[in-house]
Amino acid sequence: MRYSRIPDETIRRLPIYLRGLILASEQGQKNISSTNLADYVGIFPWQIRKDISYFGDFGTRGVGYGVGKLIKEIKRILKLNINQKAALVGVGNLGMAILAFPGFSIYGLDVAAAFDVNPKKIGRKIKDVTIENISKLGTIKRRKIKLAVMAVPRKAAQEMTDVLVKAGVRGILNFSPCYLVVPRKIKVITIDIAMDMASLPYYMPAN
Amino acid sequence: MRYSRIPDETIRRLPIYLRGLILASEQGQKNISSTNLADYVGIFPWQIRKDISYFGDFGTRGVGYGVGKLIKEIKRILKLNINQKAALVGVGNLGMAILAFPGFSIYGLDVAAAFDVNPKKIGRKIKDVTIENISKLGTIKRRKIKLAVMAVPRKAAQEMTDVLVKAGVRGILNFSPCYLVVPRKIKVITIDIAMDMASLPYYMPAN
DNA sequence: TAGACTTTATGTATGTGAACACAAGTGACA
DNA sequence: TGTCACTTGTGTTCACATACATAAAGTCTA
Repeated sequence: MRYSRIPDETIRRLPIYLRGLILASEQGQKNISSTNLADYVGIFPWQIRKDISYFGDFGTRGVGYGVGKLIKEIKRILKLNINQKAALVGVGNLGMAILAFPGFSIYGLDVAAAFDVNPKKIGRKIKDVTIENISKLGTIKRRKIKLAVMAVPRKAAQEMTDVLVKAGVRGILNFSPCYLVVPRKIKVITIDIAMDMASLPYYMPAN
Repeated sequence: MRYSRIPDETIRRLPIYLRGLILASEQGQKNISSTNLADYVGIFPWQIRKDISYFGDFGTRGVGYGVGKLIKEIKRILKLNINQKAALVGVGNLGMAILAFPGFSIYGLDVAAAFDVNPKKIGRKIKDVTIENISKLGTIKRRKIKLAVMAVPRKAAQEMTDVLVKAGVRGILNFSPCYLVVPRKIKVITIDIAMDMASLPYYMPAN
């Protein structure tokens, strides 16, 4: 059956499934049942099945899902089958960690450029990426970079965002602790480390 | 009116409001209306009002909310009025960035200890925190540390989690790209940077 | 091939949260 | 003191997401 609308929550979970599937694949698993995948990802089996069924009948009754096939399908759905290039803006402590982080590749993501204001940093090379002057941000358009990671101080965040949008970026992963105003078509995901942590104490029992 | 149950989504948004309120406060604002706060946080005014009203009548009709008062109330609700100490496990690139990050204090959070396996790192001091041998993790119990930030490689994550739980930790902010199994009473928030980024391309219009 | 067992796919019921509309309270000012 | 503009607090409606139950389809063994 085909559904008319895909729930946002389903899209949010797809990368989680992908992560679990890749893990299973690394362990040599060829097939995986929803119950088995549930152990990897901490999501109930019926939820997994429902989510996957929105996009087609990828499983085999009595057997489960083909790990390789499902990875391929989810990547296609998330548009990760083609390599997606991203620009890093702000190479401070966090930016440096992001540049050094090896985990992007399994999602077909590639931090292909990095920008900073600090003249001392410009020219330095980290993992095949040379840090460029932030005034060159406009060049990402012709380099076909449509994703950006923002790791700049809060006061510079909105300004840099405007520059990125003008340079044709379509999606921004924002580590600055603030809300960013962007045109409706641009997708922003904000990760505020301290803020995320701030909700933990509420859930901790009294004593 | 008092409500029997507070929606999880409301709790998730409280730190966002807090962030916006502190920003408004820094700019010298004494009172703020829900519409005004909405501009700071990107959440609709009625949602803000509803969320706040779950906890009491903190606003004044015709005027808005007292910025200072609301900050105080939200901190109390989130148990951030008392200083919360956290332990960092894993001082790699990301861990280092977290240690250097100044943004925890506004939430009353304090990264008070750091642990690593690498002997070369042990003893180094970063911002008042001396990196300790990971074998000393058990000491956090008597140091009254109930929060942890995990920034270790995936393969070590579950093992370290078990150690943390045994050491009495109640909440974990996990940066390792995997699902962690913990007792029901322990709250885990996982931030998988690459995974979060992986959902961006889906939302980007074709070209 | 029959029958027991496994696992997916999906219609439906239930639960939860967002959006809305508006009554009621407040302040400013003529 | 009366009126008007403003803003909160909240009951209600609507939309969305989860949980469940089960039919359908496959595997395995004798």
